[in-house]
Amino acid sequence: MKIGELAQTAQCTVETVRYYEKAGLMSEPARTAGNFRVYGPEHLERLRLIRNCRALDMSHEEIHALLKLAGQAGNDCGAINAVFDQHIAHVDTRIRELTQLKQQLSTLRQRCDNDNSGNNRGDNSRNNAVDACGILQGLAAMETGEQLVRHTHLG
Amino acid sequence: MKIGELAQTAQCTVETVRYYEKAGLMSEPARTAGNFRVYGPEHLERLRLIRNCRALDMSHEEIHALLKLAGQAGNDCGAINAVFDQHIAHVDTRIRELTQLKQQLSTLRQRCDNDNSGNNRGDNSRNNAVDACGILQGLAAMETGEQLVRHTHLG
DNA sequence: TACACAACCTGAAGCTACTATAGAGTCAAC
DNA sequence: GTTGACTCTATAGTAGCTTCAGGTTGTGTA
Repeated sequence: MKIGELAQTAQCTVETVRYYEKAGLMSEPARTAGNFRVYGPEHLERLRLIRNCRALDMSHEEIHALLKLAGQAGNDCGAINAVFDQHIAHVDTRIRELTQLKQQLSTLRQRCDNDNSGNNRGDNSRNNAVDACGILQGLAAMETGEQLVRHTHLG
Repeated sequence: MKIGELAQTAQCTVETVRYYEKAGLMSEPARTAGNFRVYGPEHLERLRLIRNCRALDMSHEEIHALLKLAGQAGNDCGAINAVFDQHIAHVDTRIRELTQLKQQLSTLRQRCDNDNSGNNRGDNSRNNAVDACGILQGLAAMETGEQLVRHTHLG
């Protein structure tokens, strides 16, 4: 089959397939006399695997490692499990980070409503003036420092 | 103060500060006769605010909106709350996505141990051969399709 | 005054995982 | 022979920086 059919079957774009080839995840296929790429079922299987890994948010590096290990038929799958476990750990880390983040954000957000409920209008249906905004004040006062280091490839 | 001191005080690199200037988040500061950037306390305050927003994983676009709104002293802070609420929603979405992901990953991971426990060694302390690996089989069999669309700016 | 060295400057390239565009070539059907 | 769908390569753009090259400025010491 040609690249269009391959891409459609694997639910991705033609450009993505070509990109995977350049990135070394897909091997270079045979070509027709007119220089069109020709793929067999084994390419489809590999592309499906790659796409599924990506759907699980694995990085190209992780996928590359997995594919390499999968190709070594003699070995047992301990190393594959290790790659997988590490990825699960990444996801876990990121969930914890984001959960903590949400806590911070919610606390900040409440500052605005709380400040606001103390206004002399007797309700909190209206908002503060910008320079009295609890969120902005909170953002200015935060001491976060070096929290911006990425611990995983997950954004 | 010069850029090095500014960066150190705000706990970021000199390059980041210059990048924020080019990105339009920091305004262009005055220069010395020798073309060095000179910053005042107001620049530090703004940089701190930006870094804190980034620590909360806000995008440059969100930060830009926030800074613009913060500069309009006459307005109330309803619009600021809206930007913030939207960002909280982003974080929430991403947490849900990753939680679901982790579920899928854990299920896949168990397939290997389960398959393995059925081997005729009577334990699961050893691993399967690669071509019998439950993870790889699971990855090949998954039907994920179009799950790779990003719903937030959080990776 | 001379020199070393730290800090600064600009501009460009690199990172991830693609997406989009331009401009040209191939192929099947009519 | 011509239309139109498909393919090809190469290049640039996305976010949010980091790194590098090559040059200039400022400061401390001999």
